[in-house]
Formats: sequence, structure tokens, C-alpha cells
Amino acid sequence: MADSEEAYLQIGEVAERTGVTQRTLRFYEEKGLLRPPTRMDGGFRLYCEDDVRRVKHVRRLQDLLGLTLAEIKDMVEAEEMLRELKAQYRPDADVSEKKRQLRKAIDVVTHQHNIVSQKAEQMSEMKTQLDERLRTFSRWMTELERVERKAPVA
Amino acid sequence: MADSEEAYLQIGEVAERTGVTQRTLRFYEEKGLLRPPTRMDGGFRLYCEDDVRRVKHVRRLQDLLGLTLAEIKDMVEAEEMLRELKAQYRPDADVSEKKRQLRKAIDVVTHQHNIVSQKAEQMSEMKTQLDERLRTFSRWMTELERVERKAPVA
DNA sequence: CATAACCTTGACGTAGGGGTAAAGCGTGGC
DNA sequence: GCCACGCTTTACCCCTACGTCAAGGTTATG
Repeated sequence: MADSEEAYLQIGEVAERTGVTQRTLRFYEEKGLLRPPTRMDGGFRLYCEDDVRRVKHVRRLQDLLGLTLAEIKDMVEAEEMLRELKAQYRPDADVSEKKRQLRKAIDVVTHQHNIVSQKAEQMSEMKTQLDERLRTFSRWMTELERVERKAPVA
Repeated sequence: MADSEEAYLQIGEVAERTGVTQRTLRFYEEKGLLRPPTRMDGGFRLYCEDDVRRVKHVRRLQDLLGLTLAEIKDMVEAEEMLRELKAQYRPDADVSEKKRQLRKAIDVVTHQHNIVSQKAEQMSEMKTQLDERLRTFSRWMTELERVERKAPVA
């Protein structure tokens, strides 16, 4: 322990910190949404902080946007490509390929942005309706209580 | 035809108008989310306008709020109770029971309101992040194009 | 070294449907 | 009256995204 600077995490801790189950983590790995983590000698999975972020990201795309894991996989792969692109500090290597990858990432993010915008709008619509109903119910409740005072329990 | 004033709908038309499949409509019925519709002599289902509204409502709760069908069932049942309550025009009958039902409906709507509010907030957070990323990507793209002009294809 | 606490793979179950088959209804044309 | 054609019926298996054991291996601790 304290072998390298990196604090490695076992699956239980990752599960706790991300709010998903261990089963889900193994499932994501199986489906290619999480890169296979390194293992201890005994076979235990060892995750890093980046994996935690990745899981949280996947969950947001699922919960907020309602995307399927297949769609999410495409997205995180495009985003991963982008990260590699950033890491490549050779400034001259194949610019057109870089442009292609960047364009792909832009497409993905734009798509996400469109979905968020649309859903956000529907949400605010729904919120308005719910507000209205709550006010109506509140009036009814007041009315019921008024009736109750005028004619107490039979 | 033109027998009664009510325009009854077959499953195909309901499917088209709600955007769900016929399979889904039968599934919802099976799960108790839709009250079993009346049938023609031959067994064909006959829906009414109210059923259409109901399906759309269920879908909003699913897509926007991400609720399970079991949760949604509870909600629509509470809302149904409320509609019956509204229809009972005997103003004196069992006020405390009415209050109980109304309170239940208020709970349901409040719950939905909470979820919407929470999700809406997360959405706007995500939207901000996506905006930021899009701007960054746009800068990178500009930079790549600048590099390309200075050193054309090798 | 024993024991608890953690982890492994594997298999089966469940929710929310999709697809398709094989059959039955309904209605207009002749 | 009968046929063709489209719509509907139930029934069955397939899929995704996991939940839930079961049976056993690993690691940390006294």
C-alpha cells in the first residue's frame, strides 16, 4: 500500500461513491462502457478516480437524458477519442484526422445539448401545470374544511 | 356508426395518436395502468378520448420523470380517485373521507413537483456545462484550421 | 491460522416492452 | 352471399438493464 501515488479503489468503494451497484459496474464493463480495470493478484478489480467520473457521467446521460447504454457507449467513445486527441501534444500530426475527431465530439455534445434543451422545456411546462393543480387542490382543501366546520361529524 | 355521440377509437388509432405501439397499450392494460376498454362483439378494443389522455400522461411520467410503471400506477390511481371525488356532487357525504383522498392526491402531485424541480435543476447545470464545452471545442476547431492554413497538407 | 469482510463468476429472475406468427374480425366490392 | 383485404386478437420468444442469489476464492485482522 502507498506503493504508487495513485489511490486505487475496489469495486465496493466505487459502487458506494457512484451510487450504482457492483453488479452494474461489472455490467457496464461487460458492455464496453467501462474499460476493463486492472486487477489485483487475486483477481479483484482496481479502479481509478477517472473510472468514478466515467460512471457518474454515464449515469447522468441515462437518468437525465434517458439514453440507452448503446447510445451512451458511442458518446463516451467519442469523448474518449477527444481526450486522446488532447493528450497528443505533437502539434503537427495529421490535422485533418484531428478535425474529424473534433467534429465528431462536437456532434455528440450538440446532440446532448438538443436533448437537454427539449426536455428542460417540457419540464418547465409540466412544472407550471403541477403548480396550478397544487393551488387548485389547496383551494378545495380549504373548502372541505369550511364545510366540515359548518356541519361537524354526524 | 354514428350510433352514440361518443367517437370510439380502435387500438390502432390510439397507438397512432399517442405515439406508443399497440403492444404497449395492451401491456399497460395488462399491468393495470389502463382500465380494460369496452369491446366490440368480435372482441376488438374500443377506447375513448379519456384513454388517449391517460396514455399521454403515463408517457410523460415515464419519459420526463423516469418513474417505473408501478409508481405511475399508484399515481394514476390516486388521480382517478380524485376524479371520482369531483364527480360525487353530494356535498355532504363523508367529508373526512374526501379529505383523505384529496390529501393523497396532493401528496402525489407534490412528489411529482419535487422530482421535476430536482431534475430541472440538474438539467440546467448540465446545459451550462455543455454550452461551455461547445465553446471550447469551437475555439479548438478554429485553432486547428489556423494550423492547417499555416502548414498545408504534407 | 481462523474468521470476517470483501471479491469472483455464473445462473436465473424481472421490468418494459419489440417482433412476429397464426388466427379471427369487419367491411367494401361484385 | 361471398371473397379479399386490412385491422385486431392472443401467444410466444427476444432484448435491455440490471437484481438476486449461490458457491466459492481473497484479503485483512486478531
